[in-house]
Amino acid sequence: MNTPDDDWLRLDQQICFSLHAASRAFNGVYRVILKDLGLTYPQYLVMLVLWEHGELPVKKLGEHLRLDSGTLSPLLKRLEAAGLVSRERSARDERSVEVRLTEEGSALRRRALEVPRRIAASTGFGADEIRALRARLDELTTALDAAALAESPGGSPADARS
Amino acid sequence: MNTPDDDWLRLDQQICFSLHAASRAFNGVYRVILKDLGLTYPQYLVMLVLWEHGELPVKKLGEHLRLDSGTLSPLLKRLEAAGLVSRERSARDERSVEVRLTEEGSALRRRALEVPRRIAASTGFGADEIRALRARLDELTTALDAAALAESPGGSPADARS
DNA sequence: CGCCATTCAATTGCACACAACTTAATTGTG
DNA sequence: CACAATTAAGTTGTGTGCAATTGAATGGCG
Repeated sequence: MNTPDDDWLRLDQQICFSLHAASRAFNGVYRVILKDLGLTYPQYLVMLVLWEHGELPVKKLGEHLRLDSGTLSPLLKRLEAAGLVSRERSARDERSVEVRLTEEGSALRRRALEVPRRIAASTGFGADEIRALRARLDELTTALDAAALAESPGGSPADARS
Repeated sequence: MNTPDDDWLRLDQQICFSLHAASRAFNGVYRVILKDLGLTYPQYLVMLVLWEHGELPVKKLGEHLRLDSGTLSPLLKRLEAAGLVSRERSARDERSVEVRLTEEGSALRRRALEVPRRIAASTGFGADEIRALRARLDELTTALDAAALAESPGGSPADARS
C-alpha cells in the first residue's frame, strides 16, 4: 500500500524518462561540439572505434556499437561521401566489407582530441563520478538486454546461444 | 600525464556510449512489453503524461517531455489514428490544440498498470537504486542543458532569456 | 561434387528527434 | 484601431534505430 498503482506509473515515468532525457541532452551537447568536425553523434562513435582499431569489417563495428547493418550501412555511406572512410569488400570473404580510415579520417582524430575535455566540462561531473555512473549504466544495460531476450515473444531459450 | 590523449578518447567513448547503449536497451525492453498495448516507447511516455494530467495543449505536453512540435505532431496524429486521443483547437486560443484522452485511451491505462512492475523487474535494480540513478541522471541532464546553451554557436546571453 | 543452412551487407518501411521554415492567431505598442 | 513582434502547430528535410526482407557468398554434409 506504500505504492499504489498511481505511484507506480509516476515512478516509472521518471526512471525511463530520466534516461531518455539524459541521452538526448548528451546528444544535444555533442551536436553543438561536433558541428565543427562535421560529424553527428553516432558518426563520432563510429570514428572513435575506427581511431582505436584502425580498420575492421562492418560486422565487428556493429558489435562494438551494438548497431546492425540497417543503421550502419547508410551511416557509413555518409562517412564515405564525406571522405573520412573507405569501404571495400574483403578479398578473403566477399560477403564482408572492410571499413578503413582515409588519410582525412585519420587526420580528423587530432581535431577530435579536445572533444572529451569539453564534454567532461559540460557534465560538471568529476572523473570518479563519471566512472561510477558509467558502471551503473553498464549493469543496467546488461540486465535489460538479458531481460529483453527472456521477455521476447519468441523468448525461446534457442536464442540464448552459448 | 595520467591521462594521455588516447585515454581521453577511450574514456569519452565509454561515458557517452554507456548512456546511449542503456537508453537503447531500455527502449528494447519497452518495445517488447508495449507491443501488447500497441504503443511505441515515446507514445507510452505521452500517454503517461495524459493519464496523469487528463488533457492539455501540445505545448504543455512538449514541456513535460522536452519534445517539440516537430516530434509531437506526427506522433499525436498516430495516437489519434489509433483512437487513443483526440485533438481539437482550443476555443479560447485558436493557435493552441488540446489533446484529450478518448474513452479507449483512458481505458488503456488499466492495461498499462502492469508495465512498470515488469520493467522494474527487468532492470534487476531495487527501488532505492533506481531512485539514486534517476537523481544522478537528472543532475546530468540539467548540467548538460545548461552547457548546451553556453556552448551554443550563438551562445549569446541573448538566448538566456529571463 | 552438389545442395542447403548460415552469414554478412544492403535495402525497405516505419517511427522518432530535431533544425529550419511556414502559417495562423494573439499580444503589445503607438 | 493598425501593425509589428511573438507564439503555437504543423511541415519539410536529414539522420538515426530497428524489424524484416533480399541477395550474394560461404561452409558443412551427404
